[in-house]
Amino acid sequence: MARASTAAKATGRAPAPQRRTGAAPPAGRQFLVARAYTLIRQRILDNIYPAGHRALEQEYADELGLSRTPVREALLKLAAEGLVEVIPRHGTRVLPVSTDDMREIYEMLTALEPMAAEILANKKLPPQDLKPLVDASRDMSAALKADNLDAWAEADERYHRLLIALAGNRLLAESVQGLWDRAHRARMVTLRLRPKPHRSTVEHNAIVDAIRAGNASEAARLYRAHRERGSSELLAILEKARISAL
Amino acid sequence: MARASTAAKATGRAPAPQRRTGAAPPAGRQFLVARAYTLIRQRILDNIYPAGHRALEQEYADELGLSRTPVREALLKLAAEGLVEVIPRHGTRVLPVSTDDMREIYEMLTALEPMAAEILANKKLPPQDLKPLVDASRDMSAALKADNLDAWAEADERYHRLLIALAGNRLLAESVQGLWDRAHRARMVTLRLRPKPHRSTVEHNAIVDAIRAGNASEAARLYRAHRERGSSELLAILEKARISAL
DNA sequence: TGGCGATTTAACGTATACATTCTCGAATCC
DNA sequence: GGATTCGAGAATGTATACGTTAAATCGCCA
Repeated sequence: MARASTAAKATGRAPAPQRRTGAAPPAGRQFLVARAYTLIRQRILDNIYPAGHRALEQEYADELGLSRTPVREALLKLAAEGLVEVIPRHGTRVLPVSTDDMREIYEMLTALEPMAAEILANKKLPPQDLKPLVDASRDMSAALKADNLDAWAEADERYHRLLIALAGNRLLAESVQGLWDRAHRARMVTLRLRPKPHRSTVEHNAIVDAIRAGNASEAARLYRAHRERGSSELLAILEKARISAL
Repeated sequence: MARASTAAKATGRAPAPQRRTGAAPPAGRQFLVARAYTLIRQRILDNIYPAGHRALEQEYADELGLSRTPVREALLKLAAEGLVEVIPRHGTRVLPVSTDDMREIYEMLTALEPMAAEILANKKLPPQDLKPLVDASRDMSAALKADNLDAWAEADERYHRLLIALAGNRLLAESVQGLWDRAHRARMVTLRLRPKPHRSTVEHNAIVDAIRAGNASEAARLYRAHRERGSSELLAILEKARISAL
């Protein structure tokens, strides 16, 4: 996950033939767009490229050791997902997520995730299919007990991703995943600015119970309440900390 | 909207300099991606490029009189929106929309549009701001009376677009618009395979009334019922007509 | 001294060139 | 006669070249 970052330090674009001839690492070819996309995206989510970070197409290209073409395609994709912005003459900018953006994102999630829970409850899957969901809930409790916020966040994210995936609507899953990506940095920041998320953990269990019981409307209602509470808490924290964008 | 289609008939890629020198219509430059995107998208929605239609990047390029680069970018964008599919060695294919896709799309819309109605109702906008919505409703009734299905479809689409726009969540608006685009062809087909949409028209009015009254939960409930009925009707029609993909 | 305009520069959008890889077909061998 | 392998052709992914545009800077004039 972390290779390819060392090469091409000198921005001077050395005329030395480094690509095809000899140094091509594994058999790497034509995954260059994917490589650029994955790497840049990961660095944005990890805040290595923080909000507001600016860079030219050529700079990314030099950094990754490839030409502008695949980098450009990757950046366009990231722009379509709302992670970066392309400013015609000033390079690409990692988009800050404003509180207003967060509101929009959470409004979307408040609509979509309860729908997923509802669909899932109606499917009345056998309990073993819901096991990963229960596991995720359990891991959240454990992480909280161990006071490990990172582990908690991981399990939380896994829980939501699983729930969406189990609902069996790929379109919905992709949309929600994209929204989570956008909100990722804000969640990471607020995670340590708020009281321990005991309540979230409890609510997750209740949602699973409703799903297991096949009670669709209850699952949707609980999830919606969960999402609305989370949303208003997060926005309140950002407001209080006078963070207007991340 | 319909220019630029006549040029470049000969696929032989004449070396004659036709772009920069002389013939560039207005001041046209660097909108080539936008032109390619808009044109191809429109032709897909209008069923000029029907589902399953295949073409190479170069073919689109010749057809539009530009190089592969902007065409490629446009196609990637369309692929991201789910309108086309890029098959590595066989060119680009206009994606058919299966009944399963329609189900996914309508599940999304069933979640998102009622949310928009709810938000809008809570905003308690002054009546004049809701006027365009009322107009659209009126136009639907008029079109129905005049037995003009195309006009009805246009007003219907306008109604939904307005409602989403008024809710003031750009993310939501874009998502919904993308979903409508995907479902467009299916709607156009079923429009003539089903009884006159009297009921839809009535329901639209009821939704506007609830919004005007500031009754958010009622607006959401009505919209959801509207969407669910529309969805099941459409799917039933496709099923009955044994149309598995469009 | 400050504002406005022209020139320079550089970034991007587009075009084109190149090489890799996949497909399809034909020829040969079993 | 059938199957397998090798080769020719083509389409894409990537690299690079080019021209336009706009930002920025410098100089000139008021």
